[in-house]
Amino acid sequence: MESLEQKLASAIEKGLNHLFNIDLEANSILLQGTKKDFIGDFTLVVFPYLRASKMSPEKTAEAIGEYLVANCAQVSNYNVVKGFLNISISNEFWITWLKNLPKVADRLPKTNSGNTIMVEYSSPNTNKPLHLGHIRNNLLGYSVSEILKANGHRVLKTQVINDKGIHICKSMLAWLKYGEGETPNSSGLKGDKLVGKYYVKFDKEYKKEILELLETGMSEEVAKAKAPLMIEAQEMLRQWEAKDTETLKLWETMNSWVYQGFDVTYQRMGVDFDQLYYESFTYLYGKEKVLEGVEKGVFYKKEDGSVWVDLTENGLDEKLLLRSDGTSVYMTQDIGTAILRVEDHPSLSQLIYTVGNEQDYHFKVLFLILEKLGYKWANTCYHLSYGMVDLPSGKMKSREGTVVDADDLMEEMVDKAAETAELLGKLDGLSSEEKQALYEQIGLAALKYFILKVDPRKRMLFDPKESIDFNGNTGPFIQYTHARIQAILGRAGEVSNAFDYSELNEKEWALVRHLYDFESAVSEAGKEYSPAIIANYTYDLVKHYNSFYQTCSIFGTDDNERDFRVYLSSVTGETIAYLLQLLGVAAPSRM
RNA sequence: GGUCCCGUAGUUCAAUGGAUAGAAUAGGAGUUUCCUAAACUCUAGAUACAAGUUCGAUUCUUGUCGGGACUACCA
Repeated sequence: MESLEQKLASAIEKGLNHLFNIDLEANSILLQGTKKDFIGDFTLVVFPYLRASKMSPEKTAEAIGEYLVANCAQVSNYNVVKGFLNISISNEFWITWLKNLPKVADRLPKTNSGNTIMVEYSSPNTNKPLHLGHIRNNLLGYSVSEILKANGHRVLKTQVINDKGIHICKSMLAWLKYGEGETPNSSGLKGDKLVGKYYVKFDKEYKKEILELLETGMSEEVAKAKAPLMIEAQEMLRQWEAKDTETLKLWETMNSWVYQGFDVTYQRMGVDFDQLYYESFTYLYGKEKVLEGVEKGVFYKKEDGSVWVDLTENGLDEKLLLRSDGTSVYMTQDIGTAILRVEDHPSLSQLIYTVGNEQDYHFKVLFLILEKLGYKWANTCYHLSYGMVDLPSGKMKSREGTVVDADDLMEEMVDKAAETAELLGKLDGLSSEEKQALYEQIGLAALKYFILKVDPRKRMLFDPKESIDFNGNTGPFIQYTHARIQAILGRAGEVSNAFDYSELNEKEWALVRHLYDFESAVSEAGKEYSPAIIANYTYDLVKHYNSFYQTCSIFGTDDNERDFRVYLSSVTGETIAYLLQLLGVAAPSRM
């Protein structure tokens, strides 16, 4: 079916042709929503047509306006301000449109685009707990996945777990030296926290050793390399790569602690994965592929045996792919993982990497390498590059203890939700389990919305001293509106579209007009990979509803009016719930 | 040094090259006999600077100033 915009655009196209002899494609006509200070539903900027119309902007706009009122049934009126033609759509159209509106999910493309998109997110190292940076990553990855699904794609959520490398060896070594057999069970510490504790311990002892070496007159660079702990850690990595039984056993044990800890965090955050990849496996595959690349002449070997790729033709550097001792680097693993993923899922149409913008260069290199290796799908790979979360003091550094821990932050938000709810005292009559579940939903909503409303590409600031708000442009604000709507629907009993209603007041019109933009908001969010677009659209929708709610009494005396307003509330509530779900935020029916 | 990103109210965030740059919060003033005041209404306050392209620039180009990231045989 043709959309309203398409109808308008083709009417304008005919009008331009009829009036000024302009030959244009209808899809090249740009219609925008009318700004709220002006009257109208859509606005056409007429400046581009002045050359052909040979008239003033005002006259040109009026001529098109007249034409539309006469020739386009949906257009009821128009007004002209300078070069802007504001077009009003008839109440009749809006009410009919609303009456025949399908369920919210049916307004969107069906899941049969044939595209399967793999979205990678999270992908943590296994040597320390998740922090606020991971929260942004996880929420983005999850939400973008949901948004892509809403746009009719199949989505596979994945991550690659960085379970091998010097970082985990550092934790292992420190645990062996100072751990005295501590386990999550013996100490009651969450697994990832326990392993992280020994990572920090390693760093502390390592720094001590460096200081001692510096006092002997050694340079800092040499001291860092010669410190006994570092040498031991590197030796441990070699033993790991040589599949030493003891080392492997410890590695498995400590990783399993970390996974148990991560699971708890993921579950509370509400994110999940369809398939996991482990670096400890994919790096071997990457190595193979790199060696194949050497044979094909895509890469080259230096005299010391190290393998490199020359990207200077592409304006980049030379990049190391295998060390001289034959061990792999980060890039090696990523090459292997990517190829493996496409082999696992031959129908994959796109690979999306949710990774911070500090790795922009890394992904440029990775995609180029895949292209050079001859993989046609390389150009579909997309780096969903997001900005860092900064603290007022600057960047978070795990080793310096300036991180905001993911579990702590979620706990804090839930506590604050509980505190606020107690204060307002609206949840009386609920069991303590029900209350707790609500606090969880509300606290996490505040956190998730706070993160997701910001354009992913931009870096954002988080001040731990100022707790995240529950009023204003926030998650709980949106949830609250949803809950109020549920109360109305409960009281109304049933929702019917059999009302006889013809005149929208200002608030009703603004709400309906905004509801109309739902599809384009979801579609744009998908094209831009941006939950922020969903968040902002939802916020505006809720603002319009609250304004309507405040001014218009729903259970008035007029039956048709009541039925219409209940129906309008129902559509709004359903839309809010759907949008919140795209953000991974719960939509409680009471709060 | 090289490459890339970013500078919008006191603060945190918006604005496919379009109208009078929107919100929120903090500040000031109001709204509960009425469907949940986690709400609503009013008020005050910003495009770092300088040129250029354009009918029109927060948006595109160049330069200056300021902030950040990357530039490892780390991950």
